[in-house]
Amino acid sequence: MAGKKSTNGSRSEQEGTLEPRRAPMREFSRSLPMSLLRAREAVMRQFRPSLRNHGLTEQQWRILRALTAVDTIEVTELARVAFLLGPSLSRILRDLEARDLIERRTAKADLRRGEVSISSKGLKLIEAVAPTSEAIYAEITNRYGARKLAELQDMLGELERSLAAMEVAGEGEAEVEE
Amino acid sequence: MAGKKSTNGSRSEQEGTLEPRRAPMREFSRSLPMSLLRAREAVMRQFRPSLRNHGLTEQQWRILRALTAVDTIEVTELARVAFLLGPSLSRILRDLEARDLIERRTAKADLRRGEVSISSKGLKLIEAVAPTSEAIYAEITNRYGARKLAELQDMLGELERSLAAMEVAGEGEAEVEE
DNA sequence: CCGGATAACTTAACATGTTAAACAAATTTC
DNA sequence: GAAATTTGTTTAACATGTTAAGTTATCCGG
Repeated sequence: MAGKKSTNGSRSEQEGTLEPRRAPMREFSRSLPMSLLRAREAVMRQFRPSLRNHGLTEQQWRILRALTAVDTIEVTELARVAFLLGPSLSRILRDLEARDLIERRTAKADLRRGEVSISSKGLKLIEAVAPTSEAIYAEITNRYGARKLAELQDMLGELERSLAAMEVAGEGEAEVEE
Repeated sequence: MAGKKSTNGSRSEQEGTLEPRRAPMREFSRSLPMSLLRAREAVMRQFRPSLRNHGLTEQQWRILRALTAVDTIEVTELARVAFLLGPSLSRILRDLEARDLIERRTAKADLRRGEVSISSKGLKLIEAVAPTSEAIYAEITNRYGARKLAELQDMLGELERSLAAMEVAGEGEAEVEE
């Protein structure tokens, strides 16, 4: 609400040898990564306030949420399911355990592995948040359309599968040291 | 590739009073936020190695990329375009300036505003990265299909618009103080 | 068995996400 | 026009993302 400045339009002033500043490789704001980022942010913006009211971050919620689906799970598996990197998960588990929202023990068969499960306190928290969370999800579904939402998810899944094969192929560029 | 453990399947052992551990509110891994997160990660995983080879993070690249499209831009506008929060942008600009990849000055009309522009060194860096970046983008487009990609972007855009109206509506929960 | 891989985590270190607070310059009020 | 408010940007503080290094426990070949 502040009258867009000359941020972009006026280019032909009298800047001397100033070329069109190079045509943007791609509208940029319309690139796939940006589209996905903005879409996800638009979605999460809806949930964050509610989670925050319950003292949970998005990632902490993901972990607790994943734990409700299993009896017990190993750290590595949990990282895969909650889509978190090991170091992040490690830190968050430390915190959740300190808050008594989860329980940990080491596997008796393999002392390297850690087994995690949600505590009753954690379950209660989940139950307290779930209603609001579900309501928001329902609202999103209504606004966007259930049909379209399902279609979008299918397309996102296929995008994942399409790229899974690519792997890290664009590396051979500046193999300096190693 | 290690033979999935009993992470989920076996629930009916003899855990006594252990109920079905509650049916997951939603398959979770199939929730919209997770779908968007995984899809975006799948895409970025392709670009990160190349950017890294040039000493750039994803966000630094977004900023330089946005700067090539304009002659000069104010910090707030840049934050909006590059989709970064103020504090993140502030830190990154400090670093990019120290590396002489950008230039800053304060607006003469309003001393609060800062004006940012890319430096020639920054432009050279962009030019060095762009080819690989474009190639990767092209590969993604090929794998997924140009038609489908455009459709996906349209759907993502509409999702954004659908949620823009919702704003922060799910807050009235635990208005403790204030 | 023993010592060199491997594996499963955790720590470290640095960059960004996120919210709140601080600050200074500009705008509005009375 | 000085005080109160608003605006643009930065700092602070804490949580997570990301890559590299540990740590400790298994596995494996000799």
